[in-house]
Amino acid sequence: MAKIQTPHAVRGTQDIVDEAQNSFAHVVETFERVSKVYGFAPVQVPIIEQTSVFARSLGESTDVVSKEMYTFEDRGGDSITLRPEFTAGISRAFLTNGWQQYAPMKLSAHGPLFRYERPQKGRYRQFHQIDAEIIGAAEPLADIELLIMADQLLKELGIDDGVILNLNTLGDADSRDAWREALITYFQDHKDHLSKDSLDRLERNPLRILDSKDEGDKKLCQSAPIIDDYLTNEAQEFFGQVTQGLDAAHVRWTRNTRLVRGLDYYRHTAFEFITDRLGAQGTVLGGGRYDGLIENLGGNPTPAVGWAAGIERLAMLIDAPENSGPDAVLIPLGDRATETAIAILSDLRRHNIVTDMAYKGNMKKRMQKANAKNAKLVIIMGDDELDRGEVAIKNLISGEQQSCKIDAIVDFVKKS
RNA sequence: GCGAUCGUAGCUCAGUUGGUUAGAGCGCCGGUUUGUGGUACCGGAGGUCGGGGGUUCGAGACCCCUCGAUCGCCCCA
Repeated sequence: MAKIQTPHAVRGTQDIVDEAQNSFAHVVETFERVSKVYGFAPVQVPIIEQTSVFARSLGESTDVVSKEMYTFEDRGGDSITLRPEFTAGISRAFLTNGWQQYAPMKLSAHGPLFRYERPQKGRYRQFHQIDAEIIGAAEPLADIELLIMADQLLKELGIDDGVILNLNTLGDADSRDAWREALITYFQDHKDHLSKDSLDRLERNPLRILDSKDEGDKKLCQSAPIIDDYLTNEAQEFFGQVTQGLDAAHVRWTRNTRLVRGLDYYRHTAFEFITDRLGAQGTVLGGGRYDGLIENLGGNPTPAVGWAAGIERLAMLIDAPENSGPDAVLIPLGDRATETAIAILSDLRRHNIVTDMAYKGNMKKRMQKANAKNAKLVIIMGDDELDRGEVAIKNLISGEQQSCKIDAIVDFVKKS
């Protein structure tokens, strides 16, 4: 009989347990706590959306839409896409639920996202992000608030060391267009010195030449036109207020005139918190103002700003607090003891005391299990103890053992 | 999508110019101690060497394909 071939995990997916799960959960918990402090409302949006949600927001023909989305036809013949990002889905929800009435809305979300990419360390096909958005606020205060929150989050996760906020402005639509034209002209004039990749970018996405990794390109970019020369007064004023706000809150930042966003709906503030510790995947948290997006989805012009961060990457950078073992582990010996143990176990758990039971193997095995689980106490019960209406409680840290009346166990454990 | 490195037990790895039954440490299971952990000692299980094909008298080692991981590029919503 042929042995059944065990199916393998899908490429770019991961099974997260133990320390990795610990770090993962710590990132999420910290995010939930901090975003609540800043007044963000948690929101759940679907993992699947109509493909048009992402196709319209990103532009039908971009690489990301044509090559990197998980898109399929469902049984009803609709084109469905596994969400590759949060922003478009949240924007769709904003429109279809009439959330305009609550604007400005501060929303936070986290969960799995899917992109068909070549996996690398910290880069998966199913990956997870935390996400924060403020929709319906045109004021720089929204940008500032979001950035200060991001800064606090990273500090609370203990990864601000080696991480620096890179900040840029793309200006308003007019500034951005003028700058873009100037860049195209500049690079056209220096075409001979551009790398092959960047010649391609010149056609498709000229702003992206600015963050090319090619040495020749980098040199060329140093004297390329910068946005500052094309900013309208309003745009300049806006950026000034953002930086002033950051300074007022003592958030460290650095100006990076080559930080860009590829899509046209991005305006004004663009930012990335970048670390020097993750190789090519240096960006730990990134975002910007996307005033043009909601219109792309058929809504009225609505200003919005947001950021997202990969949970896996953050988790790799933090020292997660070790998860503590159970307060107590029960070791019943014999059938009668097991029955009593079930009663005690449920009683302790109903008092929200973290408790487990070791019911397999001999005494030694069970002690080992309790020890391996990092338990503080073991509660040993055999016929001898039960005859006296007692159990033996051993403290695994101090090693001392004493007896305890059965009806006093909860108090005993609570006090330990 | 492109280039490179790698893939031997659950984990980390060793395996000599291709040569008999593929090894270690940790972990796991059992025992020394049939009611007492963290230490020690003893024993055991676990591998069609990622998968498929080829070269060879002989392949874990060499060649091709494939899958996967890692690093860089591309992309980065």
